[in-house]
Amino acid sequence: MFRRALERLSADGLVTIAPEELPALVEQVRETADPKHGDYSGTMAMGLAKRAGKKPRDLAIEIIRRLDLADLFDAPSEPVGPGFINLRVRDEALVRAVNTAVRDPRMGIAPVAEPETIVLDYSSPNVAKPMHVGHIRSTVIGDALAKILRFRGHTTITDNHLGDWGTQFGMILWGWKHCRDDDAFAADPTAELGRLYRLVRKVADAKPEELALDPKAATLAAEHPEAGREVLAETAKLHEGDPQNRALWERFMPVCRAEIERIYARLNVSFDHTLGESFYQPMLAGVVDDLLATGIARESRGAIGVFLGGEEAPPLLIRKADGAFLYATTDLATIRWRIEHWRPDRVLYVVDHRQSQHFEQVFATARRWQGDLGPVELVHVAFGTVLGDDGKPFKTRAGDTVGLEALLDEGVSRALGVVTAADVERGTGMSSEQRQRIAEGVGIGAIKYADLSQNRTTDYVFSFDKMLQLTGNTAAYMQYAVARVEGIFAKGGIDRGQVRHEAASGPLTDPRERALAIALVRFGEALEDVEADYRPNLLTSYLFGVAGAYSTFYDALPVLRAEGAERATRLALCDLTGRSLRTGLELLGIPVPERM
RNA sequence: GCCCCCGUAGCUCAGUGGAUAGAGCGAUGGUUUCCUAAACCAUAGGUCGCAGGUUCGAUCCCUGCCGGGGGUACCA
Repeated sequence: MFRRALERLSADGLVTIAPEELPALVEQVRETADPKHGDYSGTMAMGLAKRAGKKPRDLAIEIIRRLDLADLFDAPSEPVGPGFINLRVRDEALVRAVNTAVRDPRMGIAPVAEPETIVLDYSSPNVAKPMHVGHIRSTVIGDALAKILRFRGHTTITDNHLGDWGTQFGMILWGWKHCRDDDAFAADPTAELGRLYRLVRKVADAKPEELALDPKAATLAAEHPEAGREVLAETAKLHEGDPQNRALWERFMPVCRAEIERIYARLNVSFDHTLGESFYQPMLAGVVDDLLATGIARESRGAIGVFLGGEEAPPLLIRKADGAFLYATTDLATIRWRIEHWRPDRVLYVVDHRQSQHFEQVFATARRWQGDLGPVELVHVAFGTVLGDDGKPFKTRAGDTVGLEALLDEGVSRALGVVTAADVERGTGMSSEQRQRIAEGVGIGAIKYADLSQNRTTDYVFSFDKMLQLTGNTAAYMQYAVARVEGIFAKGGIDRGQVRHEAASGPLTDPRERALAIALVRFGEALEDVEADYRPNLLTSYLFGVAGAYSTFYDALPVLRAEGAERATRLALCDLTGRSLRTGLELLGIPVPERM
């Protein structure tokens, strides 16, 4: 619309606009911040005025004259302020859009025109370590992105690239050989392996300030001053195929897997594939040979690395002087394997931003190495670190990170308290199973939402209370809005199929109806924005806007007690709100209870 | 040293080359004969780290500085 107006403007000789400039100029049409300026606003007149040798206002008038608004927008009478062209969606057009959405199972959201195959690599915990609050970001963000991209129409392949072959196993092996507790392992193997990992990590790191807080670790560290080196040796032996270490690894793996699977089940997160580092282990030697043969890598100081930035920049090492491979080697092998087997257009790595340099190097190496395998886009979807109150990466005072399960338990337990209180107060008579099920959805949802609603690129300060909050901008707010929608249909004995068939007959008489309708028809835009920058928080803030518009609407306007066209319109808005919020929450991996 | 990220309300964080910079929590006041008050409405609270520059317009882009964090050859 604006595009054609600008083309005509150029054709009419008022200002010369090159075709390649058009997209950027059309981008200058955006949603208004304040409804009093209409729904959309174009600002290009101000920027073009100088070139046109006209006043911005006059140029805006020329643009308005050339706008072909069809029947979508009310005609703007004249520019506002220095040259804003403000457009208001015509009520009839808005009602039409709402009705299209109401009648469509996808709520009027068209799938992408050119679907791609997208591999998503997320969660990827080190299985020997207990999962802690820092692991939740990758898991939750990756799961949400996968669901959103799939809904958009892409083919997605999710892969949990487990850390099951690294130094952390060396730590457990060393711990097993030096300080295991057989009874504890028999009773609870997971807990014992977790204990060994935490203990040995301290011993191997041998940081005085940590040892000062842990006498047991201090004693061991004193007895084994070479522990750090010995841990690496255990790792190397595992990699070389040492029978004893290999047997222990085989024994530990199921235990570690069971541990993380329990948490995934709780989070309702699953993967199409779980190909850990160990899966690629047989290919690593080949990767190094290949890179050497092609001249991409070379030997240096006994190690083998890829020198991307000349001699000064640190190289990407793919084989250590002792012959062991590194995670860069595995990552390169993984890239090649995925390209060969899955033929993806894009591969997304949802990983902490501290690894951005690593990925830059790996991607650069991969591009050189796999140059003839076609244009695959490798993207590091980085996210910020979870910090403690002190602004440092999150730790408790004892130096151990907070366990993920404890967080989930606390979330559900707090939610149960609220559910129970509300049930008692309202006298709705829920069974304890119902309460528990709702609390599970609300509690876990709160934790996921707290992470998803944050801009993924920034670090954030972990707060137990904030993470588990159930009022304000939280998952519970959206879940509650859905429950109120469901409440209306249940109470009124309304057939939703009928509502969708009848749809809205308009007009939108109340500004609160209009605000809700405008919000609802923008769902597709929100999902588009999420994909553009891989930012789920754009969806959470969209949903918060919808739920807020609905809460205002709900509070002020009766639905069941309304009559005729008004009632039909409001029911349609309720139906669409409920489905939009439900779909949105499900795309974020957040459960949606029928009632609360 | 070099590279990357961050600095926005009391706290935690959104946000944008455009109009009066927002939300949640916290604070203060109000709303329930009415579809779920986990809600709604209102008020207070800001030198968008500092200084220059580009621009019709900068919190946003550029440069410098200050402050915080991260990475930086054989951990992942």
